[in-house]
Amino acid sequence: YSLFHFHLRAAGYIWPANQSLHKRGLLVQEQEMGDVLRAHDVAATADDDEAGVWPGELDEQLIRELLSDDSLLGSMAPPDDGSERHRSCDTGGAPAAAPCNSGGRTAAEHEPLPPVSASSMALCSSYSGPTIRDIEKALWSRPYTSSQRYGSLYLYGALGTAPESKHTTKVRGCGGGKTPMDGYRWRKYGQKFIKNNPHPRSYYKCTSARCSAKKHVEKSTDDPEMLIVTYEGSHLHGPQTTTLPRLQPPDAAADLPGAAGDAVAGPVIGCSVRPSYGTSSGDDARQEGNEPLQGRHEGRRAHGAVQRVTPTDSLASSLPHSAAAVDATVLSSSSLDSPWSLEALLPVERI
DNA sequence: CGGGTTTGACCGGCGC
DNA sequence: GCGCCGGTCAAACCCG
Repeated sequence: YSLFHFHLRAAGYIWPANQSLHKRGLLVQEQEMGDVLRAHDVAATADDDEAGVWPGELDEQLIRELLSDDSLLGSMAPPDDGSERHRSCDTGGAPAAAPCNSGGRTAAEHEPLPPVSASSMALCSSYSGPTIRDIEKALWSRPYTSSQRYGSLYLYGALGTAPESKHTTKVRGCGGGKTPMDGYRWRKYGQKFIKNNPHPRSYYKCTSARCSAKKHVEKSTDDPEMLIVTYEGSHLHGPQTTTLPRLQPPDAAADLPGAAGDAVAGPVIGCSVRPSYGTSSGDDARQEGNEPLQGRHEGRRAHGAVQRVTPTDSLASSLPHSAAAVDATVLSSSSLDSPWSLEALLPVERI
């Protein structure tokens, strides 16, 4: 995001606000790097339209230019061996790899890289997250309009008019059924076994007052690693990031003092690695092995241990499009030294 | 003590 | 009307 933003600013572009937003009298104002986009309800004027509209052709061209600029991030791109997907959050893989953010890169991917610019190095010296290819693939992974491409969840949230009020995505869990964070805080309010699924479905509400966003998460019957996340409603606020744990590999998070619990300025993305009350909690190891009480809530089905699904999920709630989710999270990510996982970020499958 | 989860109870929609 | 099922409520509980 920082690189994108930097170049957009350098090129004199105004951060895109899609036309529909302007038609609705909304104008996107950019803030300092690292801030999230905010949608402000302002009176629509002709000037607004002229200044803020992001022409589709320009949109396409600019992004292609940026994505094709290998001097920026291209050097970090791993060989496109077609296997870079489905690695980031796999469990039980690559013991030395950070399970949820570094993508479990192979040794080959860490071979000496061609020289890069000083600015790129400065920005990305510790970068081990998704490559420009990842972003490119993510952005083009499924059809959507250019206006949707830059529509952030923030904007949808501000509008309160997500194109779909309810949508389901399928994401890969981050080890042990963990789900990646999405920048929002969720409170679990129920769990229930659903017919024809041995795994319980967990119900979450957004913790923000007056926000009606909800989601429920359940493991796929086919692949327990896959989580079926259904979002309902729209957020009426921005990402709730102030108490989110900084994204770190579990080991690193455990080793770094305060790493998991420290507040961060911007949204973090990826898998939650530490459970914590008072934050957007992740899997809670203390529940491991507990047997759920078999009440009516669980459909009187005797089944295995309670599995708590990370309340912070992989996708931008109220966003029906994976690409929009990428926008919402990647573009609002303020620190490149916190590598994220597109694997964790993207829905693998839209249902 | 605040904020989170757990879980039995409750409710409404739907099919028969 | 009845039963099943999914979704929600709320008291109890947990934890930092």
